[in-house]
Amino acid sequence: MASQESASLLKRLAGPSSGKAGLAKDQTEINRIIAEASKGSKFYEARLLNKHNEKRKDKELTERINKLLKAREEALRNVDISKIELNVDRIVVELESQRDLSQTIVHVDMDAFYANVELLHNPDLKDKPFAVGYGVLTTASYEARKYGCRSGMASHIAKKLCPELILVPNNFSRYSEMSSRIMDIFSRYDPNMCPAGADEAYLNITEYCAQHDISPDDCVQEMRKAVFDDTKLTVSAGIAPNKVTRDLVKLICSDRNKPNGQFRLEFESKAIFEFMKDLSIRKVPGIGRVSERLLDSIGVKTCGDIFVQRAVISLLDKQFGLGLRSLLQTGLGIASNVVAPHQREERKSIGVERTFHTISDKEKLFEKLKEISEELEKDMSEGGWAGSTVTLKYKLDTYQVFTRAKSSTRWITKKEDLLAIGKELLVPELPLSLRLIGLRVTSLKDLRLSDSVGIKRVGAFW
DNA sequence: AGATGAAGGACCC
DNA sequence: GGCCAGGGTCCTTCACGG
Repeated sequence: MASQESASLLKRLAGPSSGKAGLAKDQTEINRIIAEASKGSKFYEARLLNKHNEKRKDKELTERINKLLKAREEALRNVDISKIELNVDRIVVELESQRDLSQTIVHVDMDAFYANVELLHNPDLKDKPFAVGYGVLTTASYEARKYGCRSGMASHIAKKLCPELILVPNNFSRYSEMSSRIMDIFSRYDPNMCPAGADEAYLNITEYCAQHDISPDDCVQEMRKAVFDDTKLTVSAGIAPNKVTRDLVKLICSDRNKPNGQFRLEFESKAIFEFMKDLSIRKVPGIGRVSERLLDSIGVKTCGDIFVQRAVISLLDKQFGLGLRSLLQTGLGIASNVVAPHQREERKSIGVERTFHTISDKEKLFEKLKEISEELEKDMSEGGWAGSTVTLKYKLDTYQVFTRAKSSTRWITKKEDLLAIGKELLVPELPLSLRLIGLRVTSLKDLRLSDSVGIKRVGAFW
């Protein structure tokens, strides 16, 4: 039991960068270097000091799993499994009958976007291992990926993996400028296209293909060429009857990490199911480390396992937050095929946060808060937003994060107000040694809208 | 009893 | 040389005024 516990704690400490596929360097070698480099880092030390918290979280998860297993045992007693499976199968039939294969949905994803934009500005970087970002990598060039460097990885660890790694600072204005150029091109193929971040988008090209009497494959080929001709940036794409995640696109169309390609999923239930079957459950959007372990505990590792364990999932439906139907849809590869642009009124919050070298001095912390208030005021006025709740976020030098919020009856827009409320929230907490401060405003009001109440729309992915 | 606010987390790009 | 970001969304749990 004790060793099991520590194994799971290790897994937690290993962080998100483990378990991904490697390339030129052997993965076990990469893991070794990462583990070794992590040991010396402040982050790791802080987490060790912070073991209490880590252990607590880990224990809670373990408890949740034990509870789940117990509930399963309980539920499985005196129950006719095949009968339950039959019930689930009825749902499957129903879901299957509702499957809509009439739309052609494309997921486009710029290849190593930030890195390639930087490359355009500095051709010297060509064929060199480089990465964008400082503290953590935002993107790694393909050359750098061969050494195991990935986005989200701490830069000092990346340096260990690849000592020649060149680090380039983020140039967000560059990326967003390039992004809108690319999105404009996508819009020609679907005016209702939905951007998903700066470097990817969902499109419904059904109309376009019909009007231009062109096959989806050719259409996407043409679109990718249009982007390349205009920007010299390459884009990968996945074509399916409904939305498919970037992970899937990468997985299928790219033989692992080969960019600049496209792939069309066979528009046929059986083929889609075959494809989903061996896919790790972790690739499903919304399933992160925690849910992965929860599912793993009842024997669900792949999307196909959802069906193997359908009786148990059905019995435990409530306890587990993930919902039987949506899991079945996942397993069947059924997702939404509605592509619509984001609505302004869907915006829920706006915030700014900054990391810095640890500060304990009160006045210096106020100074940071002031800078953040100014940035936030700028973002809010540019976006045309006011808000009534202000949330202060701070991270200790031990990496523990806290938030403190205050709602007001007025609409906040000005930096003076932001600063005042920020201070008000921060002062009772002092003294503190902080490495991050942030402010976020919620309960927004759209200043560009007269004062109508927007119609809410739901944008479920699956 | 159900809303609502606050705090903490999981997840995503 | 740099030493684990910063923009979000959504969900759960707890407490409490009217």
